[in-house]
Amino acid sequence: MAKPTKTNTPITEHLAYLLAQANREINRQLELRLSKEGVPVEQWRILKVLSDGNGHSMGELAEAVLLNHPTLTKMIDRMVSDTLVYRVQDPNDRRKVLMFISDRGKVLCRKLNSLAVDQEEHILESYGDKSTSELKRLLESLIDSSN
Amino acid sequence: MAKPTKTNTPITEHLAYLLAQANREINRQLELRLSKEGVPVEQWRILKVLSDGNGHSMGELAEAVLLNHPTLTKMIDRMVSDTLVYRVQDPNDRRKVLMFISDRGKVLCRKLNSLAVDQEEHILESYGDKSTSELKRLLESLIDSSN
DNA sequence: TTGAAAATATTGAATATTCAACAATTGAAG
DNA sequence: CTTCAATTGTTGAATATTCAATATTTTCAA
Repeated sequence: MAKPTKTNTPITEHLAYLLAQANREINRQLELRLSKEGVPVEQWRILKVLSDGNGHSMGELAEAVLLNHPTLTKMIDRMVSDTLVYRVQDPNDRRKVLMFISDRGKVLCRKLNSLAVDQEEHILESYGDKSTSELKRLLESLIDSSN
Repeated sequence: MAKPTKTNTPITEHLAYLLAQANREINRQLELRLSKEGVPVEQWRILKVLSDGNGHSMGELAEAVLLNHPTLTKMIDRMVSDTLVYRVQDPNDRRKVLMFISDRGKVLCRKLNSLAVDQEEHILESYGDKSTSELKRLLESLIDSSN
C-alpha cells in the first residue's frame, strides 16, 4: 500500500512565506506614510523606544528595533548628526552607551506617531477590528513560543 | 471635559512591529536549517517557484519571491553560475527572459523542501495545529485586504 | 590583586541592495 | 507604415548591511 503521495506544498502556503509577504506589504504602507517626514521605519522605532525618556544601551536598542549592532551604530550616527538623539556614557558601566532622545527628536516622533496611527486605523477599516486583534494575539503567541 | 488622554501606544503593540518580529524569528530559524545546504531563503523560494517546470519571467519571479528586479537579476546570475537555473529568451516576447530550473536545481530543491518541512513541523509542535492554521488564514486575508 | 574571559560598542573591508539610467522589444495611435 | 510611449530586464554607481577584528571595560576565579 503506497503512502499517499505528499503534494509538494506551494510556497504560498508556508507560514514563513505568508509572514514575509504580510510584513512586506504592511511595512511598505508604513514606509510610504513616514516618508512624508523623510524618516525610515527603523528610525521611527528607535525614536519611539527612546521616547520613554530613559537611557537605553545600544544592545537593548538593537534588540528592541530588530537591527544588529553595527547597523544600529551607523544609523544612530546619522541620527546624532540630525540631532534627533544623543549618546551618554553609562556612568555605572563604562562599556555601555546610553541613548537619549532630544527635544527635536520628540517633536518628530509625535508627528511620526500620528502617521503610524493613521495607518493602523486604515488597517482596522479594511481588515476589521476583530481580525486585527486576533491576528495580533496569534503573532504575540507565536513569538513567545519561539523563545 | 477633557478627552481621555490617549496613552502612547508602545511599539510592541503595533501590527507592523509584531509582523516584523515574527517574520524575523521564523526567517531566522528557516535560514538556520537551509544553511545546512548553504542556500539563502530567497534561493529556495526561487527554486520552489520554478520547480513547476514552467518558464517564469523575471518580473513574475520577482513578484513571487518578494525581491525587486535588480536584486533578483543579481541573485539569478549567481544561481546560473551554480547551474541551478538557466535563462531562455521568451520566443513570444523577446523582451522577456524565461527562467527554468535545472536538474541539479531540482535535486537541491528537494533537499531544501524537506528541511523546510522540518521547520514547519517544529512550529506545529510548539505552537499548535489550530493556532498555525488560524494564523495562516488571518495572514492570507490581511494580504488580500491590502490589495 | 591579578589575569583571563566575557560583555559592550565601534570600525573597516567585503558583500548585498537599491536607485536611476539604459537598451531592447512591443504595442498602439495617428 | 511610422513613431512614440510602455514594458521588460540589466547595469553601474551610490548606499546600506553584515562579518570579522578591535578596543575598552567589567567580572570573576585563582
